[in-house]
Amino acid sequence: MERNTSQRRAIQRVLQESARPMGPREILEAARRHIPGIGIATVYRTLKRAVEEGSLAQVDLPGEPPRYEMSGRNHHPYFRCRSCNRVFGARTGPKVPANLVPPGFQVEGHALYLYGLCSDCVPAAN
Amino acid sequence: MERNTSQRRAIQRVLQESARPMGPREILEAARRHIPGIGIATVYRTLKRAVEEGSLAQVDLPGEPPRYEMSGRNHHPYFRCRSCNRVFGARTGPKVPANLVPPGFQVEGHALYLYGLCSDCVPAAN
DNA sequence: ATCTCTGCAAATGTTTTGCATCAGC
DNA sequence: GCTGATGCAAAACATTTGCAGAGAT
Repeated sequence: MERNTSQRRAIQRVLQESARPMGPREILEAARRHIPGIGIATVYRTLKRAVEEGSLAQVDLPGEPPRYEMSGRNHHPYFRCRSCNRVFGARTGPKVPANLVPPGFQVEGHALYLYGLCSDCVPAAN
Repeated sequence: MERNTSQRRAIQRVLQESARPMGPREILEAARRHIPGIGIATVYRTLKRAVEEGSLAQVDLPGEPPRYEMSGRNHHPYFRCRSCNRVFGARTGPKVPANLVPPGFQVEGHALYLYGLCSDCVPAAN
């Protein structure tokens, strides 16, 4: 049976309090503020389990290592800031593309990513 | 000055003859059919250089290691077959999404990926 | 002859795994 | 007290790099 350890609570709390998906290293460092001794292997193991079990969602962007967020926050499309590299959920209706893919191909789904500047990084604003 | 070695010719030829972007390992194995002794380090070095120099394009899909193709073939969107995992260029007009991203954000670009079954993998067809 | 490129092996960075110990139940 | 979870260190992978020798110009 699944055990409720302080490490898992710490990781869950970190992601609960984060407004955006985070990477394993980032999660480790944040979790260490609650549990200084926590190890990276535990973070990886916990993330993997939580994704399989469905409580966390893995967020993959092209050319980027995976990030993680609470499921239910799973946004689509995601927006990546070219300045700070942080990733945010965007919540835009996907507007599915025309099926003008190669003949004989069957489209079942799609993913859309946006790039630009987040509000913190827009130059003459904010 | 840049040298025209048999290894580079082999790698270029492999990608020239390929209808889809390929990964480093895949490229190595294909190139070995022309030059048995070629090493993986040479493949990585050659790909990196060619991308910087612009003759090859790096194709990144979410959660996937990079693939490479001749530039000019750079398709967008890309289509990935969920059965054989191969990636194909799709050549669909992007139909840019509405700018309903979070307020204060500046969208500069986007990327779209399609998933489904390629013509080789569609069940009762072909 | 020069100087870049290559192959090998070692280094790096990231993720996974084995194992003895720890701690939740 | 069981048994799953943890931390550490080692292993596994993918990619990069140092270096001496090979090959292109």
